[in-house]
Amino acid sequence: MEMDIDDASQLKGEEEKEKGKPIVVLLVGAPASGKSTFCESVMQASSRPWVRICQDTINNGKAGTKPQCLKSATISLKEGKSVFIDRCNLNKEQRVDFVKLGGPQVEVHAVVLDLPAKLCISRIAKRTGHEGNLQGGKAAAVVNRMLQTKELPKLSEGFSRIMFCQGETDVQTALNTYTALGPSDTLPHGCFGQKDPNAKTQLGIMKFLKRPHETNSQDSTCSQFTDGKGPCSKAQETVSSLSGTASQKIKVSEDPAVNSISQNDNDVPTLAFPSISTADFRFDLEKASNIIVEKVEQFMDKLGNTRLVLVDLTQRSKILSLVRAKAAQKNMDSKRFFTFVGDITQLHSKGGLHCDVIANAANWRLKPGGGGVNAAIFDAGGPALESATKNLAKSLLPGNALVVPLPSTSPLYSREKVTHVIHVLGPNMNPHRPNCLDNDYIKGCKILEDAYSSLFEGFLSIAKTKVKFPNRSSQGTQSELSVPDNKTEGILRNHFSHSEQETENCKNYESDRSKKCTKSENAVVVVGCKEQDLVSPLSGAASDETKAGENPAAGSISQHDDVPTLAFPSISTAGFQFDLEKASTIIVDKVEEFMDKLGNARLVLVDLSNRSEILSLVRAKAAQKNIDSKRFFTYVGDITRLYSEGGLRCNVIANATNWRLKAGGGGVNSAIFDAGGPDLEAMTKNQASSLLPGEAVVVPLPSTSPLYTREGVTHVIHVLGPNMNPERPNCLDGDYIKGCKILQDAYSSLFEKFLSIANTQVKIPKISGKSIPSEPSLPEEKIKGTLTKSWSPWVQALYKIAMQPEKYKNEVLEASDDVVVLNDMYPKAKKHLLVLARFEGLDCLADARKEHIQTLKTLHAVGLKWAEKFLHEDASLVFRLGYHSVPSMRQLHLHVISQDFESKHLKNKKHWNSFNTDFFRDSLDVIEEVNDMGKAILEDEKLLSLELRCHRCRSVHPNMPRLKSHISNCQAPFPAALNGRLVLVQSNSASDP
DNA sequence: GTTCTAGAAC
DNA sequence: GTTCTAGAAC
Repeated sequence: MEMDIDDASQLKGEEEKEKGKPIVVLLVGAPASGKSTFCESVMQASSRPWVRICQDTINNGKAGTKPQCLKSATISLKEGKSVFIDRCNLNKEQRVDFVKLGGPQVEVHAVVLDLPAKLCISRIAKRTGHEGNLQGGKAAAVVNRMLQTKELPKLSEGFSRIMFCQGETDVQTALNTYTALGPSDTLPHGCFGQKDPNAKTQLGIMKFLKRPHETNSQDSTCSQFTDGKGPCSKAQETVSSLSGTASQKIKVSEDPAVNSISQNDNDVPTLAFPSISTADFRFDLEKASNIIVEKVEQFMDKLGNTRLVLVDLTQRSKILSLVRAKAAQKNMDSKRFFTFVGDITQLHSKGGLHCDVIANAANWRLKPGGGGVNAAIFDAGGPALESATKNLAKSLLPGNALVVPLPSTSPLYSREKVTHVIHVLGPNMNPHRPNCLDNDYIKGCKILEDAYSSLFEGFLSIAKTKVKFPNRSSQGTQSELSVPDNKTEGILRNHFSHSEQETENCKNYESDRSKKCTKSENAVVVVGCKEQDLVSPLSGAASDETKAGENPAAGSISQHDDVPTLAFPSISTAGFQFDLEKASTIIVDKVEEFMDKLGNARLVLVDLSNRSEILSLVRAKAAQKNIDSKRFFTYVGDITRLYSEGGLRCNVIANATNWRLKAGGGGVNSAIFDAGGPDLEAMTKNQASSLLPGEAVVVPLPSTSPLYTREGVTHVIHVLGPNMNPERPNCLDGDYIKGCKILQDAYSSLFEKFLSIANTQVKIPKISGKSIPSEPSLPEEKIKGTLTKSWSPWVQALYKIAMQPEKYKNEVLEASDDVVVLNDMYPKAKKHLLVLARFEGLDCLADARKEHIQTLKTLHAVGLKWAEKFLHEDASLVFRLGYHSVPSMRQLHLHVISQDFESKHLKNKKHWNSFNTDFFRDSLDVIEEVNDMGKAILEDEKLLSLELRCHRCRSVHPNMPRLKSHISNCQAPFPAALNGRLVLVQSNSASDP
């Protein structure tokens, strides 16, 4: 069936007819579904005059009424402005008056932000000060209630156009659509993006997938579809038809969470492909992006409901942005072609994007290795892919593609549900690689075009066979297919050999159109749903669209979370095999029990996988009990990298440990001991040598532990739960009466210990009157003020030590009323100490004034004492004492550093120059300057990027390794400029004759 | 193909 | 402050 529609001429007519018509766009969505953000994003970039009418603020910044909104809208429309109606508009009644704003001169559109409730709730829970003023734990209840009465808008209400957005990708599409809408442009009428069960599918090969029953839950969208003006209306209809009602039902009842890739589309044949030739082969990105977009466009019509996805590893991928921009310009259907940031070998498992075919940017020998995508795909595909490839061809010419069906033994098949890999060889522009085209872009472009053509044709040939022609045997099908070439023919045969199941399913479609089919579709969607059931937006699929849309989700874990937070794994459910159902009940009960005592502290249940069953169970139960999701929530991520990878700051983490409190044994315990380093192990040993089931022990983390420096974790609480695993010691042998008791005890101990930490931690904004006498009162305002904001934990590390050295006994070498001495955590030389001033408010050298002169002198004296101590141990050392002009860490600290600079931590130019240019201010000079001029001379950070010069002979070196190798040998005397500033054992002139 | 840097993210 | 990694330099 042809998809060609002469849209150009139709649009033209439309434009002339409706030039300059203002539009009313009703945003439809729950609180925090992104309505305001949507409007603002469009308005920021649009050339059309827009007015956003927000009921939450229309009344001089306060919430107003519907009539106010209507009035304001009418005025704006008269002025020729288009209008966003930014209120929930969730049911027909709420919308009807706004629809009436429409008329012959005004079109009314709806943009439906039909995002998972969970996402909205988590956004609300995290945000403060939003106009809507719906915050905190009530959010869940409110949103859920609102969504229960949700009625999706229909064209029959009077809208001329409706866009349904059920994921970030959809939102981005809508954003692009409205942003690109110039003052005199118009948009095609009809429904877009809806996963409508009634949508009639009639195009080509897709006819067999037509929904068997028509439930009539929506009216007439489909007929309007066929009247739709744009080409995309048809296309979208086709796409969406695959997974209709089932997903909708689930959406309403189970709120599948964050999901930037519309999961409804995940049954659709999809090709994920890397940009060909632009990495190692160094093809010009601009040209490559043009070719990609053109080729995709050319194939668009033949694709049916299949999808093409350009994949790259990083958000910053230039080729992705170029392609996105160009595709948007061409108004390409972003449902059938989009970009995706992620690992092409883990799209399903990590990204939640199901692609049954992936392309490989191969080399001409079709061999693994070589880095990049090729190495990754061969790695992931395993030997099975290698041999399957070898069986089909030994080499590939530039511009060609080879379709390889994946044996079901390949991990890519089992884990990622990839059925085929298509190797593609593009042109090479890299002189260091074979067959370089030597910048001949005429040839190069031709070859790259051919490469994409071959790739897409190969994919189509697969897609066609996948859209099972149900009532035919595989043999029959084969003979009827137009097979592109011999290779593919062989491949197709292979494909059928491992897809009997699929063929079977197709028969169901054809022969049994009633319940069986529905059921199986439901099942499919449920599975997809679970996998996607991410907890928080943070862990969502790494779709770049997320970013582009300036999506509030990304920040939904609040940045200003100085709140005491305990992250804990589910105890006993992993290695100890405790029943998940029971465990989840206990967790929720215990959390509930402690909720009142928590103050503003938070508890976070953490698990590694999106698919974590315990997380979903706990989430469901916590939601049922309406537990404040601000103070208790679940999180998907590595508990040892919550801050560095997830941006979630947890000052305390729990460890599901073993009774010996020993490292190892896999799972969380191994990970935490690993991450904590030897310090954690040593500290743990100090606290206890073993643990009984149901008990917990608190281990304060030395500031030398990476968990402390990198993650800001101050305490680890080891917890031992009951063991139900017969292969582990002390198995309870299925005795869940005992087991539950112990598990309850374990959580009680855990939470109690956490509370005791939280209560003594300085950070708790103290509830009035309740002071904690033993603590020095730290100026919270100061922390909150100039230096912290949302800075990383390490910035504060020295300050904390200076203020409470007794808490850091393990690392403090010396402490007095005035100073604290400790080893630099990352010494840049054999000996490298820091002498901290214990002077409140002296954050850095810039703060030093006359009144600090005594402090400066004390720092110097103490530094000198330590340098001399070291000189006693090693007379060959030479020391300098001084300050960084602009330090990276808060609290004035004097560096005492030996001039060997022999250290693995000395890694880059900045490190070097911070000690070996004028950026490093010698302590004696500083004292003199402050004394004479009232402050110290500070040098600019520009000095840090100077060339690398030997500090002795002043020779220049091209890079750090060379410099380091040079200084390890350089024996030149120190420059005269350092006279009087070096601390060293006087050369033995005294004993000289 | 590897080494190294610089910039971003944390 | 470190870590990570793309891209430059070699």
